[in-house]
Amino acid sequence: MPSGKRSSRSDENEVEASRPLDSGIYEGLAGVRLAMRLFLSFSEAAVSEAGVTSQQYQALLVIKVAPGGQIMVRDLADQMLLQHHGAVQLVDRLATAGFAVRIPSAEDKRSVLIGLTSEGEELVERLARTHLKGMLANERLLVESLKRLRRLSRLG
Amino acid sequence: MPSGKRSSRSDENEVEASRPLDSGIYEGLAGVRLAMRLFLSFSEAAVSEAGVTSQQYQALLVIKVAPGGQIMVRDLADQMLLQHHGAVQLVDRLATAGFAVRIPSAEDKRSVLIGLTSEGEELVERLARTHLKGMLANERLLVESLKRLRRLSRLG
DNA sequence: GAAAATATATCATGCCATGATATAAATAAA
DNA sequence: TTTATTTATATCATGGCATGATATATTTTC
Repeated sequence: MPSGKRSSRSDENEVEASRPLDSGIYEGLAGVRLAMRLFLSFSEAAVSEAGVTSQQYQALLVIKVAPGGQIMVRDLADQMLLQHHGAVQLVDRLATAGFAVRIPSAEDKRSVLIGLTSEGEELVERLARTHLKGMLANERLLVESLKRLRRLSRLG
Repeated sequence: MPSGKRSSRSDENEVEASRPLDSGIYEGLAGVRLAMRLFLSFSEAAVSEAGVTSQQYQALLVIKVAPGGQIMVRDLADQMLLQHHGAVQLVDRLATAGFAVRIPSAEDKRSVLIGLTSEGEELVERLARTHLKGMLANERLLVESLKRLRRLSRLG
């Protein structure tokens, strides 16, 4: 891990295009991604054991948190940074699995509200319960790798 | 965002199975995932513009960082938390795209070393350069959501 | 030399995510 | 009111991602 302050009076937060990158940058960038995967790995294991994927679990969480426990496909997509049709398919799979249901909206006949079935409710609660501690086990590493990245960016 | 300290003399770090979960937990769990997606979203955009996916870029980073700039499929898989055959396919796609090459190992005839082509080298350097600042823009949010999760876990 | 472990690879399968496109309903404009 | 636009949902085709099951060749161990 080479460090050593540079003479750099230059831009501070700028990465110069000419100078070769500090090799620590590559390690930092790779490290953050690894840390994120590690952070999520506990979750993925727990979740897949329960028969859903990470994305599906996140969708269940978003639905659970939505006001009234129901959410439009459009809003689900927004809150998961998906395209609408990505969310459609996600809901398809959740509905097929019996964790979510489509409820046609009365007010706006275009809209469909997504809600949790009792199985969905039960699942998301059970998973949330067992999740916290397991995920936090790798949280420190993630925070550290983020800090490291920030430090590297200051070096330019 | 309900908070309000509980009377909890109980376990501190334990989530009781009986009491309904603080609804903030669901929001915290959903929030971390959203923050991670946001954190990566800059990267995904930059990367896909360059014609590779997030995973492929990460693989390029891992190869770049490996001693000698070469890595065995097995080790690539380990460092990306993949199965070997997942890594095989990833390398297939990188090789097809012209960013990586397979080099049969001389010592161990079972092994194949993966290296970057000059296009791969050029790509990973260019991406790394433009990445840091963009990703760090959402870093604060991610760290905050992690802290929040930790706080919630202490509430039990 | 036989058995076990290691390294890579292929096949089939299913989820994830996008682009392109379509349909129906609500809203705005003419 | 008719037309045009926007909004919400959905389908189809495509390709990357990731796993389980399985196969082959090489190395190592006994």
